[in-house]
Amino acid sequence: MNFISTKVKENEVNTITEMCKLFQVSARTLRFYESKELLFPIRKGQHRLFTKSDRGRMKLIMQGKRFGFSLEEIRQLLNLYNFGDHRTRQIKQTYMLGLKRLSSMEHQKKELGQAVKDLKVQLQLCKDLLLKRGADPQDL
Amino acid sequence: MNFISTKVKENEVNTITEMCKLFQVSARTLRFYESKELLFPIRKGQHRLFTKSDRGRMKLIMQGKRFGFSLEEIRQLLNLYNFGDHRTRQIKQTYMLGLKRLSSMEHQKKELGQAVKDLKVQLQLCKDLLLKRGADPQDL
DNA sequence: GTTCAACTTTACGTAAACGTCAGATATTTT
DNA sequence: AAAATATCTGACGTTTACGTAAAGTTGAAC
Repeated sequence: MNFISTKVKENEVNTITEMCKLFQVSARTLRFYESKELLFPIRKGQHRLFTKSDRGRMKLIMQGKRFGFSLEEIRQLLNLYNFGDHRTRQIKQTYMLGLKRLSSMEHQKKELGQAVKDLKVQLQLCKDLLLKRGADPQDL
Repeated sequence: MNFISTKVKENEVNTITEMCKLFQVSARTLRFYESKELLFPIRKGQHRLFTKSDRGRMKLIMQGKRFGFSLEEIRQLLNLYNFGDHRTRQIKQTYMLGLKRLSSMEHQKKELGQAVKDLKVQLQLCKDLLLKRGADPQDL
Protein backbone atom coordinates (compact mmCIF):
# COMPACT_ATOMS: atom_id res chain seq x y z
CA MET A 1 0.00 0.00 0.00
CA ASN A 2 1.19 3.45 -0.72
CA PHE A 3 -0.89 5.07 1.96
CA ILE A 4 2.09 6.48 3.77
CA SER A 5 4.06 7.13 0.64
CA THR A 6 1.14 9.13 -0.71
CA LYS A 7 0.95 11.10 2.50
CA VAL A 8 4.65 11.75 2.35
CA LYS A 9 4.36 12.76 -1.28
CA GLU A 10 1.57 15.16 -0.45
CA ASN A 11 3.65 16.82 2.20
CA GLU A 12 6.79 16.60 0.15
CA VAL A 13 8.48 19.73 -1.04
CA ASN A 14 9.92 20.22 -4.50
CA THR A 15 13.00 22.01 -5.72
CA ILE A 16 12.58 24.50 -8.50
CA THR A 17 13.79 22.14 -11.22
CA GLU A 18 11.36 19.49 -10.05
CA MET A 19 8.57 22.00 -10.32
CA CYS A 20 9.74 22.94 -13.81
CA LYS A 21 9.41 19.36 -14.95
CA LEU A 22 6.10 18.90 -13.14
CA PHE A 23 4.45 21.83 -14.85
CA GLN A 24 6.54 22.26 -17.98
CA VAL A 25 7.54 25.81 -17.22
CA SER A 26 10.87 27.57 -16.77
CA ALA A 27 12.47 28.45 -13.44
CA ARG A 28 12.13 32.05 -14.47
CA THR A 29 8.38 31.60 -14.70
CA LEU A 30 8.17 30.17 -11.18
CA ARG A 31 10.28 32.97 -9.74
CA PHE A 32 8.18 35.44 -11.66
CA TYR A 33 4.99 34.00 -10.20
CA GLU A 34 6.49 34.25 -6.74
CA SER A 35 7.39 37.89 -7.31
CA LYS A 36 3.79 38.51 -8.35
CA GLU A 37 2.56 36.74 -5.20
CA LEU A 38 0.96 33.82 -6.96
CA LEU A 39 3.27 31.31 -5.27
CA PHE A 40 4.81 31.28 -1.80
CA PRO A 41 7.63 28.74 -1.69
CA ILE A 42 9.40 28.42 1.64
CA ARG A 43 13.13 28.96 1.93
CA LYS A 44 15.84 26.61 3.02
CA GLY A 45 18.78 28.93 3.15
CA GLN A 46 18.31 30.90 0.00
CA HIS A 47 16.86 28.02 -1.99
CA ARG A 48 13.16 27.75 -2.73
CA LEU A 49 11.08 24.78 -1.68
CA PHE A 50 7.64 24.40 -3.17
CA THR A 51 4.93 22.84 -1.03
CA LYS A 52 1.68 21.07 -1.72
CA SER A 53 -0.04 24.43 -1.59
CA ASP A 54 2.22 25.76 -4.32
CA ARG A 55 1.53 22.73 -6.46
CA GLY A 56 -2.21 23.28 -6.06
CA ARG A 57 -1.82 26.91 -6.91
CA MET A 58 0.23 26.12 -9.98
CA LYS A 59 -2.47 23.82 -11.26
CA LEU A 60 -5.01 26.59 -10.93
CA ILE A 61 -2.67 29.11 -12.51
CA MET A 62 -2.12 26.92 -15.57
CA GLN A 63 -5.86 26.37 -15.85
CA GLY A 64 -6.61 30.05 -15.54
CA LYS A 65 -4.10 30.85 -18.24
CA ARG A 66 -5.68 28.41 -20.66
CA PHE A 67 -9.02 30.09 -20.02
CA GLY A 68 -7.53 33.44 -20.97
CA PHE A 69 -7.29 35.05 -17.52
CA SER A 70 -4.45 37.41 -16.71
CA LEU A 71 -2.06 36.59 -13.90
CA GLU A 72 -3.52 39.39 -11.83
CA GLU A 73 -7.03 38.03 -12.24
CA ILE A 74 -5.77 34.61 -11.31
CA ARG A 75 -3.98 35.94 -8.24
CA GLN A 76 -7.16 37.43 -6.88
CA LEU A 77 -9.08 34.22 -7.40
CA LEU A 78 -6.39 32.11 -5.75
CA ASN A 79 -7.33 33.62 -2.43
CA LEU A 80 -10.54 31.66 -2.65
CA TYR A 81 -8.55 28.51 -2.14
CA ASN A 82 -6.62 29.81 0.85
CA PHE A 83 -9.07 32.02 2.68
CA GLY A 84 -8.58 30.62 6.19
CA ASP A 85 -6.17 33.28 7.31
CA HIS A 86 -7.75 36.43 5.94
CA ARG A 87 -10.01 39.04 7.40
CA THR A 88 -13.74 38.63 6.91
CA ARG A 89 -14.10 41.69 4.74
CA GLN A 90 -11.45 40.51 2.34
CA ILE A 91 -12.92 37.04 2.17
CA LYS A 92 -16.23 38.57 1.28
CA GLN A 93 -14.68 40.57 -1.53
CA THR A 94 -12.92 37.50 -2.84
CA TYR A 95 -16.17 35.59 -2.60
CA MET A 96 -18.01 38.21 -4.62
CA LEU A 97 -15.26 38.20 -7.20
CA GLY A 98 -15.51 34.44 -7.32
CA LEU A 99 -19.22 34.65 -8.07
CA LYS A 100 -18.54 37.01 -10.94
CA ARG A 101 -15.80 34.81 -12.26
CA LEU A 102 -18.06 31.80 -12.02
CA SER A 103 -20.75 33.36 -14.15
CA SER A 104 -18.16 34.57 -16.62
CA MET A 105 -16.74 31.07 -16.85
CA GLU A 106 -20.15 29.54 -17.32
CA HIS A 107 -20.86 32.03 -20.06
CA GLN A 108 -17.54 31.25 -21.66
CA LYS A 109 -18.37 27.57 -21.56
CA LYS A 110 -21.60 28.19 -23.44
CA GLU A 111 -19.84 30.30 -25.99
CA LEU A 112 -17.17 27.68 -26.36
CA GLY A 113 -19.83 25.06 -27.01
CA GLN A 114 -21.32 27.22 -29.76
CA ALA A 115 -17.91 27.95 -31.25
CA VAL A 116 -17.15 24.24 -31.33
CA LYS A 117 -20.38 23.63 -33.22
CA ASP A 118 -19.61 26.41 -35.70
CA LEU A 119 -16.10 25.16 -36.22
CA LYS A 120 -17.39 21.67 -36.91
CA VAL A 121 -19.71 23.02 -39.59
CA GLN A 122 -16.90 24.93 -41.24
CA LEU A 123 -14.62 21.93 -41.10
CA GLN A 124 -17.27 19.84 -42.82
CA LEU A 125 -17.69 22.44 -45.57
CA CYS A 126 -13.95 22.55 -45.93
CA LYS A 127 -13.75 18.79 -46.08
CA ASP A 128 -16.43 18.63 -48.78
CA LEU A 129 -14.56 21.15 -50.88
CA LEU A 130 -11.32 19.25 -50.52
CA LEU A 131 -12.97 16.00 -51.52
CA LYS A 132 -14.61 17.67 -54.51
CA ARG A 133 -11.18 18.86 -55.52
CA GLY A 134 -10.03 15.29 -55.45
CA ALA A 135 -8.30 14.98 -52.11
CA ASP A 136 -7.59 11.55 -50.68
CA PRO A 137 -10.35 10.76 -48.16
CA GLN A 138 -7.79 8.87 -46.11
CA ASP A 139 -5.95 12.08 -45.36
CA LEU A 140 -8.99 13.77 -43.84
CA MET B 1 -41.36 42.46 -42.62
CA ASN B 2 -37.78 43.50 -42.53
CA PHE B 3 -36.70 41.09 -45.23
CA ILE B 4 -35.24 43.74 -47.44
CA SER B 5 -33.99 45.91 -44.66
CA THR B 6 -32.14 42.92 -43.25
CA LYS B 7 -30.59 42.26 -46.60
CA VAL B 8 -29.52 45.85 -46.88
CA LYS B 9 -28.16 45.76 -43.37
CA GLU B 10 -26.22 42.65 -44.19
CA ASN B 11 -24.62 44.27 -47.18
CA GLU B 12 -24.18 47.56 -45.42
CA VAL B 13 -20.72 48.83 -44.74
CA ASN B 14 -19.63 50.47 -41.50
CA THR B 15 -17.30 53.34 -40.77
CA ILE B 16 -14.57 52.77 -38.26
CA THR B 17 -16.40 54.52 -35.44
CA GLU B 18 -19.48 52.43 -36.07
CA MET B 19 -17.35 49.32 -35.81
CA CYS B 20 -15.87 50.62 -32.57
CA LYS B 21 -19.30 50.91 -31.02
CA LEU B 22 -20.44 47.58 -32.45
CA PHE B 23 -17.57 45.64 -30.94
CA GLN B 24 -16.50 47.86 -28.07
CA VAL B 25 -12.95 48.28 -29.31
CA SER B 26 -10.81 51.26 -30.26
CA ALA B 27 -10.10 52.44 -33.78
CA ARG B 28 -6.46 51.66 -33.13
CA THR B 29 -7.42 48.05 -32.49
CA LEU B 30 -9.28 47.80 -35.80
CA ARG B 31 -6.38 49.33 -37.71
CA PHE B 32 -4.03 47.04 -35.88
CA TYR B 33 -6.06 44.01 -36.85
CA GLU B 34 -6.03 45.18 -40.45
CA SER B 35 -2.26 45.55 -40.36
CA LYS B 36 -2.04 42.01 -39.04
CA GLU B 37 -4.30 40.82 -41.86
CA LEU B 38 -7.21 39.82 -39.68
CA LEU B 39 -9.54 42.34 -41.30
CA PHE B 40 -9.76 43.60 -44.88
CA PRO B 41 -11.86 46.74 -44.99
CA ILE B 42 -12.34 48.29 -48.42
CA ARG B 43 -11.33 51.87 -49.05
CA LYS B 44 -13.39 54.85 -50.11
CA GLY B 45 -10.71 57.41 -50.76
CA GLN B 46 -8.49 56.95 -47.76
CA HIS B 47 -11.29 55.99 -45.39
CA ARG B 48 -11.97 52.42 -44.35
CA LEU B 49 -15.30 50.72 -44.89
CA PHE B 50 -15.96 47.49 -43.04
CA THR B 51 -18.12 44.90 -44.77
CA LYS B 52 -20.24 42.01 -43.59
CA SER B 53 -17.20 39.81 -43.91
CA ASP B 54 -15.26 42.05 -41.56
CA ARG B 55 -18.09 41.97 -39.06
CA GLY B 56 -18.10 38.19 -39.17
CA ARG B 57 -14.38 38.08 -38.73
CA MET B 58 -14.50 40.48 -35.80
CA LYS B 59 -17.00 38.25 -34.05
CA LEU B 60 -14.68 35.31 -34.44
CA ILE B 61 -11.70 37.37 -33.34
CA MET B 62 -13.41 38.47 -30.15
CA GLN B 63 -14.44 34.90 -29.45
CA GLY B 64 -10.97 33.56 -30.07
CA LYS B 65 -9.53 36.14 -27.73
CA ARG B 66 -11.87 35.15 -24.93
CA PHE B 67 -10.76 31.58 -25.43
CA GLY B 68 -7.17 32.59 -24.96
CA PHE B 69 -5.94 32.31 -28.56
CA SER B 70 -3.30 34.66 -29.88
CA LEU B 71 -4.10 36.94 -32.81
CA GLU B 72 -1.78 34.91 -35.01
CA GLU B 73 -3.57 31.68 -34.12
CA ILE B 74 -6.86 33.38 -34.82
CA ARG B 75 -5.64 34.70 -38.15
CA GLN B 76 -4.77 31.24 -39.35
CA LEU B 77 -8.14 29.86 -38.31
CA LEU B 78 -10.03 32.70 -39.99
CA ASN B 79 -9.05 31.26 -43.35
CA LEU B 80 -11.38 28.38 -42.59
CA TYR B 81 -14.28 30.78 -42.98
CA ASN B 82 -13.04 32.23 -46.29
CA PHE B 83 -11.40 29.34 -48.03
CA GLY B 84 -13.10 29.69 -51.42
CA ASP B 85 -10.29 31.56 -53.06
CA HIS B 86 -7.22 29.67 -51.85
CA ARG B 87 -5.11 26.93 -53.31
CA THR B 88 -5.96 23.38 -52.40
CA ARG B 89 -2.77 22.76 -50.49
CA GLN B 90 -3.32 25.75 -48.27
CA ILE B 91 -6.93 24.83 -47.63
CA LYS B 92 -5.76 21.42 -46.56
CA GLN B 93 -3.28 22.90 -44.13
CA THR B 94 -5.92 25.20 -42.70
CA TYR B 95 -8.26 22.24 -42.44
CA MET B 96 -5.71 20.23 -40.50
CA LEU B 97 -5.07 23.16 -38.23
CA GLY B 98 -8.81 23.47 -37.72
CA LEU B 99 -9.03 19.85 -36.61
CA LYS B 100 -6.28 20.43 -34.06
CA ARG B 101 -7.95 23.57 -32.84
CA LEU B 102 -11.25 21.75 -32.54
CA SER B 103 -9.83 19.06 -30.31
CA SER B 104 -8.03 21.66 -28.24
CA MET B 105 -11.27 23.58 -27.84
CA GLU B 106 -13.19 20.48 -26.87
CA HIS B 107 -10.54 19.67 -24.31
CA GLN B 108 -10.69 23.20 -23.00
CA LYS B 109 -14.44 22.89 -22.68
CA LYS B 110 -14.07 19.81 -20.53
CA GLU B 111 -11.48 21.47 -18.37
CA LEU B 112 -13.66 24.52 -18.06
CA GLY B 113 -16.52 22.34 -16.89
CA GLN B 114 -14.34 20.82 -14.20
CA ALA B 115 -13.01 24.20 -13.16
CA VAL B 116 -16.55 25.50 -12.82
CA LYS B 117 -17.39 22.59 -10.56
CA ASP B 118 -14.30 23.16 -8.42
CA LEU B 119 -14.99 26.85 -8.18
CA LYS B 120 -18.55 26.16 -7.05
CA VAL B 121 -17.26 23.93 -4.27
CA GLN B 122 -14.83 26.57 -3.10
CA LEU B 123 -17.49 29.24 -3.22
CA GLN B 124 -19.74 27.09 -1.06
CA LEU B 125 -16.96 26.57 1.48
CA CYS B 126 -16.29 30.26 1.45
CA LYS B 127 -19.96 31.02 1.89
CA ASP B 128 -20.20 28.67 4.86
CA LEU B 129 -17.26 30.33 6.52
CA LEU B 130 -18.72 33.77 5.98
CA LEU B 131 -22.06 32.70 7.44
CA LYS B 132 -20.33 31.12 10.42
CA ARG B 133 -18.59 34.42 10.96
CA GLY B 134 -21.97 36.07 11.06
CA ALA B 135 -22.36 37.53 7.60
CA ASP B 136 -25.78 38.59 6.40
CA PRO B 137 -27.20 35.75 4.25
CA GLN B 138 -28.92 38.36 2.10
CA ASP B 139 -25.57 39.65 0.91
CA LEU B 140 -24.46 36.27 -0.40
C1' DG C 1 39.35 22.05 0.76
C1' DT C 2 38.19 22.76 -3.58
C1' DT C 3 35.46 21.76 -7.39
C1' DC C 4 31.01 21.36 -9.22
C1' DA C 5 26.18 21.53 -9.99
C1' DA C 6 22.12 23.69 -8.61
C1' DC C 7 20.46 27.69 -7.24
C1' DT C 8 20.39 32.57 -6.38
C1' DT C 9 19.75 37.85 -7.46
C1' DT C 10 20.05 41.66 -10.63
C1' DA C 11 19.11 43.58 -14.68
C1' DC C 12 18.49 44.34 -19.38
C1' DG C 13 15.84 42.41 -23.59
C1' DT C 14 11.67 40.97 -26.13
C1' DA C 15 7.13 39.74 -28.31
C1' DA C 16 2.26 40.64 -28.28
C1' DA C 17 -1.37 43.79 -28.20
C1' DC C 18 -2.53 47.63 -28.14
C1' DG C 19 -2.47 53.24 -26.21
C1' DT C 20 -1.38 57.80 -27.30
C1' DC C 21 0.06 61.79 -29.58
C1' DA C 22 1.43 64.64 -33.61
C1' DG C 23 0.56 66.20 -37.96
C1' DA C 24 -1.74 65.63 -42.55
C1' DT C 25 -6.04 65.24 -45.30
C1' DA C 26 -10.73 65.31 -46.52
C1' DT C 27 -15.48 66.35 -46.04
C1' DT C 28 -19.21 68.65 -44.10
C1' DT C 29 -21.27 72.54 -41.76
C1' DT C 30 -21.69 77.46 -40.91
C1' DA D 1 -13.83 80.79 -47.05
C1' DA D 2 -13.30 79.27 -42.39
C1' DA D 3 -14.17 76.14 -38.90
C1' DA D 4 -15.45 71.87 -37.21
C1' DT D 5 -15.51 66.85 -37.68
C1' DA D 6 -13.91 62.44 -39.04
C1' DT D 7 -10.35 59.90 -40.56
C1' DC D 8 -5.73 58.97 -41.91
C1' DT D 9 -0.54 57.72 -41.30
C1' DG D 10 3.51 57.39 -38.73
C1' DA D 11 5.93 56.74 -34.60
C1' DC D 12 7.03 56.27 -30.00
C1' DG D 13 5.16 54.53 -25.31
C1' DT D 14 3.14 50.94 -22.20
C1' DT D 15 1.74 46.63 -20.01
C1' DT D 16 2.01 41.73 -19.55
C1' DA D 17 4.60 37.73 -19.27
C1' DC D 18 8.19 36.10 -19.48
C1' DG D 19 13.62 35.13 -21.87
C1' DT D 20 18.37 35.54 -21.20
C1' DA D 21 22.87 36.68 -19.79
C1' DA D 22 26.09 37.96 -15.88
C1' DA D 23 27.92 37.31 -11.55
C1' DG D 24 27.53 35.70 -6.86
C1' DT D 25 26.18 31.62 -3.11
C1' DT D 26 25.71 27.23 -1.28
C1' DG D 27 25.52 22.44 -0.25
C1' DA D 28 27.26 18.08 -1.73
C1' DA D 29 31.00 15.15 -3.79
C1' DC D 30 35.50 13.93 -4.50
